[in-house]
Amino acid sequence: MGRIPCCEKDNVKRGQWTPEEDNKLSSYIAQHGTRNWRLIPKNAGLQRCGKSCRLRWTNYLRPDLKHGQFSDAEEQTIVKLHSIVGNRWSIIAAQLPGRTDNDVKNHWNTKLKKKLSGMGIDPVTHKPFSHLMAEIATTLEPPQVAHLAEAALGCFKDEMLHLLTKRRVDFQLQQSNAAIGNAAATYINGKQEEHDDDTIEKIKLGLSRAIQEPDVLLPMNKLWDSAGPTFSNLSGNCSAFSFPVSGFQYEPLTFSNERDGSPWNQSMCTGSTCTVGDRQGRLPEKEENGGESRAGKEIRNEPIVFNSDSDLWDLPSDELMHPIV
DNA sequence: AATAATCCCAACCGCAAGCAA
DNA sequence: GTTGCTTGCGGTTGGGATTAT
Repeated sequence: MGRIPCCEKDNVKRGQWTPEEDNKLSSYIAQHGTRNWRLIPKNAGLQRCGKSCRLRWTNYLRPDLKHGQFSDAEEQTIVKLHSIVGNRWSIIAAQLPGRTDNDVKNHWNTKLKKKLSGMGIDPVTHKPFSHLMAEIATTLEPPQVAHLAEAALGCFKDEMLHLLTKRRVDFQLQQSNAAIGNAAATYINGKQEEHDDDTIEKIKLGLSRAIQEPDVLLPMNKLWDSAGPTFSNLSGNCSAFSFPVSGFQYEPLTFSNERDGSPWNQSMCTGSTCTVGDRQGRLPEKEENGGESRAGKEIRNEPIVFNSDSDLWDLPSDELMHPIV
């Protein structure tokens, strides 16, 4: 009954690929193409399973791949798209020529998430931590606030711990940006360092007050006043603030299906980390499908609908490799 | 210099979609 | 409509490289 496994586990090699294996795979694909991955390792004389070959090719060997560092423009694109589609790496990667979903995912997890956290922005909702705290504090009765704030902090704990325990967050500018000498560069190179410790202390204070004195705590954006950038329009739905760091304007986007402005309807916390949608990172389903519908099924094939009339979405459509609207 | 801690990324795993028989 | 195979995707992990102590 069960499916035949994609490969005989006993006879396949695993782990790092050797240059010889790379050569075999590349030359075979150059000659025969990538049809039927199951047969490729056998025909190419590789003791690998087809899946492993496919991954090696798509993530590393493909000649059109870029292997260098991500540029500021690429990072900006990732952040913007992530604020809309969440962890749908293939969609994001499709807008970045030469980058794979694995590249994008790794870069997000290792760099961009921390970068946003370091800027005081929740990488899941793309809203400032302070705003999320403010929403919690202002929408609930005081007795409930402390508990919910604590829960929120649990969701953010990885990012916050990183922020609070790091002596400094790496905001190094690329040399090109340093040459531009814009306001962000000034802030990052100069004030950032001298305010790091001060800022961390203020955040610590604010967070402890969030729990202990929920009704007097917010808005916490005051914390940022002395540290350089300030969030604007925090009293509204937080849809507009600009935060120039490391050469990119951070302009958070909203989900087109955002209903009530609550961060909770677009992020779900699972344990110590938050994901958008379900645990697989898929967007929440619009309605029950009944029975065993797989969460991603409809979602994956639906065209992604952006707020085309929203000024939040400012990636010119002609810059998109595969316009999604 | 040695060791520990952390970072980073390639590779793996398992689920789900699409398709053909 | 069902079954089984291939492909695509996102989450997770292992281990080498780098940094801190």
